[in-house]
Amino acid sequence: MSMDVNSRVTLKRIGKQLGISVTTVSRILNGHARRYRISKETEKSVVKLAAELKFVPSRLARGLRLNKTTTIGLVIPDISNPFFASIANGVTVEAHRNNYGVILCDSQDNVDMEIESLEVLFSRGIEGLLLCPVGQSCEHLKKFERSRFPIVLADRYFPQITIPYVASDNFAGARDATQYLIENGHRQIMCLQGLRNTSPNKDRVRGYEAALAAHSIPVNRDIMVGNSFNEQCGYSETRQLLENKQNFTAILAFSNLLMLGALRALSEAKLRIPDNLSMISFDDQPYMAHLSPPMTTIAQESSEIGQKAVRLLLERIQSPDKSTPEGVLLPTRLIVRESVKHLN
Amino acid sequence: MSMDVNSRVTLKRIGKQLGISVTTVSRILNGHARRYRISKETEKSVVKLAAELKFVPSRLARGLRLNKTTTIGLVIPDISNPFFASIANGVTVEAHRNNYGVILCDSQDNVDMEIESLEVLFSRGIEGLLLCPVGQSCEHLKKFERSRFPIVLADRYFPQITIPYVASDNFAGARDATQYLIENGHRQIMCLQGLRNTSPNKDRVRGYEAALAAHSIPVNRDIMVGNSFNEQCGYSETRQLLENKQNFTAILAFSNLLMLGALRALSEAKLRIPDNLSMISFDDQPYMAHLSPPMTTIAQESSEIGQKAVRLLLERIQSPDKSTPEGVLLPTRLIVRESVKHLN
DNA sequence: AATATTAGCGCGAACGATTGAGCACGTACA
DNA sequence: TGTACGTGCTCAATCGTTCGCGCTAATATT
Repeated sequence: MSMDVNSRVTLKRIGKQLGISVTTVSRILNGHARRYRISKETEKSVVKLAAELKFVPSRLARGLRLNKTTTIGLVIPDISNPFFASIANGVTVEAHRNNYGVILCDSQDNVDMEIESLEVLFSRGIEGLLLCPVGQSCEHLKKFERSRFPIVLADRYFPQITIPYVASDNFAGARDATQYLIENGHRQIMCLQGLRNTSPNKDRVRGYEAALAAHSIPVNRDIMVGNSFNEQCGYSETRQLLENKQNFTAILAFSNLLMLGALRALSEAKLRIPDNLSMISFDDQPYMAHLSPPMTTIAQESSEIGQKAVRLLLERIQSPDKSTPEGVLLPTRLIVRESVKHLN
Repeated sequence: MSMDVNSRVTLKRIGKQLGISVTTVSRILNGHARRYRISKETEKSVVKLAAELKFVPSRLARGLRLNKTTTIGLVIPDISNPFFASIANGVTVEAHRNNYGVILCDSQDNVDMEIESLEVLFSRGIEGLLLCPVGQSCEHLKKFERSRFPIVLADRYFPQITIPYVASDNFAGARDATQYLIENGHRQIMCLQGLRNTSPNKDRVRGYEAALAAHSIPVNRDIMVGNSFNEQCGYSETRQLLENKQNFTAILAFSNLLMLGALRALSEAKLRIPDNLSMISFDDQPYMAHLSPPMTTIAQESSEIGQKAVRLLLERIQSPDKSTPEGVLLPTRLIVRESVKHLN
């Protein structure tokens, strides 16, 4: 296994031990024995010794020489968010299936960290980049537009630049959720948003408004609140609307964390779902079925987002000139449970 | 940023453009200008040009030369499990704070994948390894006992080999939980276990039995079930005990997934917590407070496990000879909510 | 004037793997 | 006897960085 740095098994060592050159050893171990007419004997002895010593080639050296590291970089805003953890799961599994390694960076929802992460990843010689951008700005991504460097965005994209992406069909998701609420008699639906300028948020707002429009329900900006996908935002915004005695009968939460925050505010206010208020949340997680009450959700195929993104990325790595589809949207699914009350 | 492989900015390029040798450039950019008495002028011009060209040194080349990659490997059984995601979060953040990168491998709860991951990581020249072992076997880890290679285990450890580890005080956690149940009048407590031969499981069983013993309650093996930390196990084991009409008034679930599985079985059986059955689960997550009912849990400091493990690992990397503490146990905390009923 | 010191920088090898070019030997054929 | 070819391997350069050693020229010391 050659874990001990000083005792690394190298081509040189194998060659010396067998009295042949590294060249020959390298060729044999790369399966080029035939092409370079290396004798069966030599080949056998090399293969045998390499196995005995548990030779594993240094990917550093190989990467330096070949400019191929079989490594991709993954930048995620917060790995402890189950949605992103699930994407990361899809990424690592699919990458591994293709013999690629993954270097993980946590940008901590911070553009500067994201930019720094890119630099670090490049210095490590990644062949491609999988980025779940934080989302406020894409200035630092502009250079990838014209570049041939393989990059794929996941979850969020930027309409103003053309970089391939994989995301959920957030428009449809929000539209379906809103539609479902409307069908159940709701007309005043609190729209609990995440970071405003991000594509998931904008698309979901569009979906929300489209559903309202389809039923001729006027948009009420007073109940469209929030500006971050985290729990704190869900809590404070819900609490504020409650204190302001705003009129609404349902909440559409744009993330699982927003939902949890809202739930906290509601339980503090002694309000119960669905009796006093109905709710639908984005992101489905195993626990959603066991909340009080079981939560109706818009499920995203988060693991598939990761997998699909890796596949796109590897395609671009293998043939950088073949044009890749600009964007891929994966379907969302409305999972009906018991958090929506039918208003007569 | 030098992302485009062919257009990489190298020392050579800077040197050529300035008419000086790479050596000098390297020294200046590594802050050794003074030590090697390089003139202020030269230094300035190099720094200026490097900044203009956005020079970022190749960590591949540096790693190859120095045998220092500033990279650690992280192997996790399942990144989509929030407990491990949280550890990973601690790891990436703490590693980044120390200028280290993290290569992530998902062993998918599979020893063979774990072994393969180790090989891949070593071939990438990691300086240290952070492993959340799958846990059934540690044969492949024996070689690290005598080796000077820095390795730290997280979450699980092996009594039969001496490798430093960071884990929760699972004994105390299970003991406290059981004790709390007993104090609330429970004497027949279902022990819903994870993978039997792992240290967390064994320690928790010991804690469970210790609490029973302290109250002179006999151990009932019929209600000590389960052999995997996942949701499916929680579901099927609970369901089976229910069908067998086993006598128990409370469940102690050894993981959040086990708890979710149990919850599913209970709701299928139309049993309600805490009215029909009480429950305590290991792992605290943001959603636990909003379950039906709010779940009493044993919280682990999962992110801190990751952080602490990285700190230990870096210490060992920096001074491989200094003896490190063999094991670190982080405290658990009983978080009382509403899933335990006080019997009469 | 001869020698010592200092400033300022370069040479060349090394890390480990890959690769095109080419060398030495044997055999076969004209 | 000369040459053409096949076999089986080695040489040396390369990727980008680092580092021990040492070089040259200018200034200082005796």
